Amino acid sequence: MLESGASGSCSARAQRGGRDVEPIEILRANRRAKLDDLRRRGVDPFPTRFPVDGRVSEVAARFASLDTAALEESKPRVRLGGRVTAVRTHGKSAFLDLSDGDGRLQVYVKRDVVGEVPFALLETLDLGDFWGVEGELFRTRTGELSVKADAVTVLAKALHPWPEKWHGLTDRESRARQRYLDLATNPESRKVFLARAEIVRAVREFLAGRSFIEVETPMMHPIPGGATARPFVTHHNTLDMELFLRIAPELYLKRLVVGGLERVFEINRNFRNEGISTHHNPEFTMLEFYWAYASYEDLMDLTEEMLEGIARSVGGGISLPFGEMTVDWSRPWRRLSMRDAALQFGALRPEDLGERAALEATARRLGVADVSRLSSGKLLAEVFEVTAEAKLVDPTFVTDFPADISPLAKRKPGQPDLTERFELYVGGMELANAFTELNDPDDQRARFQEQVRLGGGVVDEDYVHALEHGMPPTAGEGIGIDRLVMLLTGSRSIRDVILFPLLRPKEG
RNA sequence: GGGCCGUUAGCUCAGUUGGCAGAGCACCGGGCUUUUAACCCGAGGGUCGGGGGUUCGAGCCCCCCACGGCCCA
Repeated sequence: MLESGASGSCSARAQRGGRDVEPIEILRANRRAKLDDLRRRGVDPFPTRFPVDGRVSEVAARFASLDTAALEESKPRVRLGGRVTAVRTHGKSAFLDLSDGDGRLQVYVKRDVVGEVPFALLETLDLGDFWGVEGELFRTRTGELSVKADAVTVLAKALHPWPEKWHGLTDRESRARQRYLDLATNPESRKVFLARAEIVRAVREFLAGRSFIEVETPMMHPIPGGATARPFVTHHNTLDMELFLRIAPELYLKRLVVGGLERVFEINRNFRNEGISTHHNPEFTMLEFYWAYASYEDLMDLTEEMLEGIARSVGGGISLPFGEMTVDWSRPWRRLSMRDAALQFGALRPEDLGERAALEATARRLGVADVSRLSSGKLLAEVFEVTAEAKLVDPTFVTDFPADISPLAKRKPGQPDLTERFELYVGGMELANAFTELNDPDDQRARFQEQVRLGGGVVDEDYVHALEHGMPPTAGEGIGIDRLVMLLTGSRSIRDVILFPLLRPKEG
């Protein structure tokens, strides 16, 4: 074979250099040796540019309908770049699979056609390398659309071994740590993240179509507010001040409503310094939107319309699998109060949720911890969580949240212990949280103070000061984007829908 | 935080009762000018997650630790 002297001279291809050499290092050394080999041949293994006619999958699709005879007649020329994901050599010819992630196209490299020196480049080729090819399209004997290469170009050398071709990378930890390999070898993973991009785009389009404008508010807050969660703390050197990564954008978005931005939304990261699970990542993406002159009932209608539409367009249907469950997204969705949900799914009698003593007893019986220290509203919420949450598979609005666990929500007229608030549950998970916003600054200050008295939160005077300038009746909602993507892609773990989920660093 | 399961070659996985560490793919050498999970011949590759213990002998049994997965809180 051509240049066999060159390949044979690669000392790194010796099987094992010394006793201390790791096996993986030998595989890497083989690729390094090929890199050196290319340079010795005067070939740049990392050239700067390679204009192409289109993406591999697009070109493959464009000519998919042409049969052998049609191709023979028109002999379309193409110039393409892609990752080499399979090589089948046949002595003086070879077949390569050129991939772009969305698809592949076969390349036929024949020594008589491409020439001896370019053909010898195959000696330096490894799976995972990027190559450019140029030639005519034809169909092989078995009918596969292929490029008969008359020129090949090394575009980038890959220096690490490529994952196995049948199974790809399956180890869940490796897939998250080396997401690039997961994406490159597992089409299902790629599909999830393409769906995620579509979902976010669909949300933006839906809201923009209703005159909501997108804004960005601070990620670093002097006071962590808008939710109850432990924040991450950081420090600004020049100002010498403590700052908190935001746990929610809520209080800033409502300042914007005060300022006359009557329909606003933000899609951005929140950070909560709490546990990690299949449903929780310390940083997660939240959609929050605020709608002046609307109420929480309007939000329910809007949410149904938005999510049912996205389920159809992105999820691919109105009935979608989620683990062992099947979620039916078709409207209208069930609406029931937190109290009724607990009664219904917990097989409780109304008196079990009656006065304080009965409520405590019920909660304790259901295994709720620290019962005596919790407010009555919190107790009801705990009972609801234990009895009902996991059973709410089809989208369900749970309404009438107790006021003492809803410090930013407006009280229900005539029922001051309850608020105009709902949470949306789907697939046994909390997906959204929404309410008619509290715009009475005095009540807001009192609610903040009550939270402080109960041992949580801070009175955000600057926010109350904003409310004192007048905020119109407004409804606001937050939707967890990661969980929405989970539900619409059938992903059971939040780690499967976040490109780079937080992982403990590996030792060494 | 608790319980269960997992960690063996670059990747995907076997490994029997405690008795020489295995396969496929990848890699290396040879052959092959329409193959496609290409094929044929040959060779190499292991700190069995880490540490300790039991044993004549440990991938396998016991203890501790790390990381991950699932379930529960």
